[in-house]
Amino acid sequence: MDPIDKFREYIKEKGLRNTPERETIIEEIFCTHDHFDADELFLRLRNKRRRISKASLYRTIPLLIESGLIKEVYFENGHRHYEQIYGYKHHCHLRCANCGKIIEFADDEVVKIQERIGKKYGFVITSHRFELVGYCPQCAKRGVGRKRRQLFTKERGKEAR
Amino acid sequence: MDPIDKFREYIKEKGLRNTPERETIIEEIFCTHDHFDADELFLRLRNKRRRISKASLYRTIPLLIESGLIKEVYFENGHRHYEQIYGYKHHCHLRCANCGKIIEFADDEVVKIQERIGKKYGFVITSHRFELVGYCPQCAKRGVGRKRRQLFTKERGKEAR
DNA sequence: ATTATTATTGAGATTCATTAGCAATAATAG
DNA sequence: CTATTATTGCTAATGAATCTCAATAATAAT
Repeated sequence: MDPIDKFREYIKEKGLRNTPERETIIEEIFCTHDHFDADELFLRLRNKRRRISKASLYRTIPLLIESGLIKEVYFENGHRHYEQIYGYKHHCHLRCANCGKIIEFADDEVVKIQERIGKKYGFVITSHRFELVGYCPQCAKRGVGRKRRQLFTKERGKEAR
Repeated sequence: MDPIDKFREYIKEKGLRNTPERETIIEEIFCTHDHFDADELFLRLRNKRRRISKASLYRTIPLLIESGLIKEVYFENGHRHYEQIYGYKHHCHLRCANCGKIIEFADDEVVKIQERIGKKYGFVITSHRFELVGYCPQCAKRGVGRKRRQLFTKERGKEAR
């Protein structure tokens, strides 16, 4: 099923109303598999002359999460980052602490741990977040991270663009 | 070694200066094993008549992270949450999406996955974050989460206090 | 299709966590 | 003890995310 249809289903079930703005947002998110944040998404839309207000964008995000189209993947540089999950098999992230490169991986053991721990503590587990952080082959080779890494330093103004 | 001594070591190594404010902050953090956020910590200090400015507190947090005393555990309700890691064995978190209860658990498989994935992609892995989210026995029994869960709704004003 | 109801939009104001600027203070080296 | 300069505390600034409110538009009912 199309993400937009999936969303329509959710909207109907909840007694909400669908709008072109919301569908435009979904289209934009699903035209690539990249991770995104609110501001990036806003700019992507604006570059395509689709003027959606930031308020609407922020208001739509929780709906997309609840309908199972996207999820929040991590919080970094002072804001939330999301990725689509609808239509993609579940995966975890491996991230380079130096260059920011992200690799998606899947490992069957993760689910087994989840089941084991859930049973042990009597929890009904609905989701997990597993992120590995380290240095990618290139950055590790250059010896980055041995000396000084930048923690907590909010980079200003999206240099790489 | 005492957390404060550990911090002094770090300060010396970095050529920084130690201050009573910083030691007061460390003392307060390590007098209990509770998770905390910046504002909670500020209030705990104020209740004990230790007046540290918020600016200093925020400036100290990255130092505590870099020196290995604490780490950021999750981002929720619009702000960061931390926990001490120095002197405690590594663990992961199991969190109830309804009541917020947090259980710390350890599972040997987590490290094995980390090693396996690191080797597979040539990464030097330095840390991981593994969080399971679901419903605790009590909340699951009451059927919470089947109907409507509150996502993204920032609760105002720390009700439970 | 027309109308009534009310969810949604957009623009701007607001909130709140976090950071930055600056003058005064105090930690360290010499 | 003095000089250097990191650190503090205050306040202002920033920026993500939320809220307000009047105007608009999606749906249901006619």
